Amino acid sequence: MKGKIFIIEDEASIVQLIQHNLEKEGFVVSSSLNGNEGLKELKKFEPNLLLLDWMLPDLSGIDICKNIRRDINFKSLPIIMLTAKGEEEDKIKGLESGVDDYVTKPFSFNELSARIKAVLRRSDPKVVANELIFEDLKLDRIEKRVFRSDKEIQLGPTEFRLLEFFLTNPKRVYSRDQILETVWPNNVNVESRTIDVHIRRLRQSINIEGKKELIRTVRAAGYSLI
Amino acid sequence: MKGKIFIIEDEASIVQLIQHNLEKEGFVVSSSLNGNEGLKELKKFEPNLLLLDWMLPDLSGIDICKNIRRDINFKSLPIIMLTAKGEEEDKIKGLESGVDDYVTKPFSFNELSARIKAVLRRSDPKVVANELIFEDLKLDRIEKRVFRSDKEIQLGPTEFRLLEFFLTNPKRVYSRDQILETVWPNNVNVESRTIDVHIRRLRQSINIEGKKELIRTVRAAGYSLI
DNA sequence: TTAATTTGTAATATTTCTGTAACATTAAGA
DNA sequence: TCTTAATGTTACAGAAATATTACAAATTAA
Repeated sequence: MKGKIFIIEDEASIVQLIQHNLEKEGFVVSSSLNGNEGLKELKKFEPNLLLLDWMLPDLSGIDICKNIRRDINFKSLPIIMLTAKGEEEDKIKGLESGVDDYVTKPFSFNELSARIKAVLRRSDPKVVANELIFEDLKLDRIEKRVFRSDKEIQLGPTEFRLLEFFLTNPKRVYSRDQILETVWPNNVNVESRTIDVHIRRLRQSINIEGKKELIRTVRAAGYSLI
Repeated sequence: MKGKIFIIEDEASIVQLIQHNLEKEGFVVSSSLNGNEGLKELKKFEPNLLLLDWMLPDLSGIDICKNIRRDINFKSLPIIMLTAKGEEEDKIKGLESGVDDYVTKPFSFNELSARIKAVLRRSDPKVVANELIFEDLKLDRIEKRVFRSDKEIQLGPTEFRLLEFFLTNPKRVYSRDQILETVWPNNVNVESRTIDVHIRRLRQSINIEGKKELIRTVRAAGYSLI
């Protein structure tokens, strides 16, 4: 992940929170606490995406949006709006004024991160990886194919999502609960032991003769991609 | 994550929500529903961080803050204030009175969690660090791996937690009771001599040929990481 | 509709971990 | 040196966690 993200938001603590986490994900981040300043800095910074607070002390989010859309160099800069709860109606206006998505405060960072990637995948696929690669394992999100050492592997939908999940954070250990939350659609209730079975199926599929095991069991903790 | 967090907040449902989630993240959590009680319990509990409601039935958040800042042992205890929306002006006062950060209700748990980690990262990095390092010993919390002199070491779950515990405070001697309280899940009853056995197992695992012993026995007191 | 694939669960097998008791050794003071 | 309390060490049975298998229900493809 090598994209650049600019943040215009007046609450310093929110900026700090987002900036830190995005940087941890590999984005290059810069920010400004007010609109006018922000516009200038942004144009110097040339981000791949802008996170824009709706309510700013000097300029409104809409004004900034319009300004950006008027600038030939930033006509198609993806913008995600940060709105406070209760500004629902405004959201529509926001989308009309050329915003790509919006997130309502308070939001979790994971939610924001997912939105950012979704927007980037549409607007600027180069910035977001469509191919996830780990060692000799390759997963193509667009074509929905998986290869181990260039040999294609057939996976069921659930195993595919499971592997995709592991590939987004190799080496990191995930608990069964975390896996459930992320890999399974919300509001389904699945026994946590069920994951063991899917892990087994995934292992069986991606293991090929002579190559090493790729999924590690960490007792009392969960599983990880090696 | 083995840090200790104390909560003073009168809304039981909020306490429950926070406590449950923080425990899921590995924090040890204790709480009180009112100010005066809370102050006493807090000082026994010795948390790494305090979550403090702004509006309490008996004492105000500010009063508690001041009390804490007056106590030499808690002068630098990080405090995050929980404020209701619309108390914005108060926030300033809060920060002046020695609060490290504040979160406005309603907040998402993820937001709170990020703030907590941000504050701890500043004030007490060992509590939230991903890698704990002491001499040639390295423990990775995310990957759940342990290395001695770059050689990976396999540990059982209990030995892992035990080592993690020692690594957050090297050189400090812990009694068997302290170890039990922190390393073992609450409400389990384990013989105190059981710890000796785990210490032995841990020693055996992390000792490698030609390298020095890392766990020190302090007769009549307990154990420490050198 | 039928056939094929995928899913979740329960039952069973296997592996690994834990706590304890019993015995051995060590340190420190009388 | 002897005594005693504290710690070290070992072995083992039961517990707990994970692996594996089989199967029926659900979903999808043909």
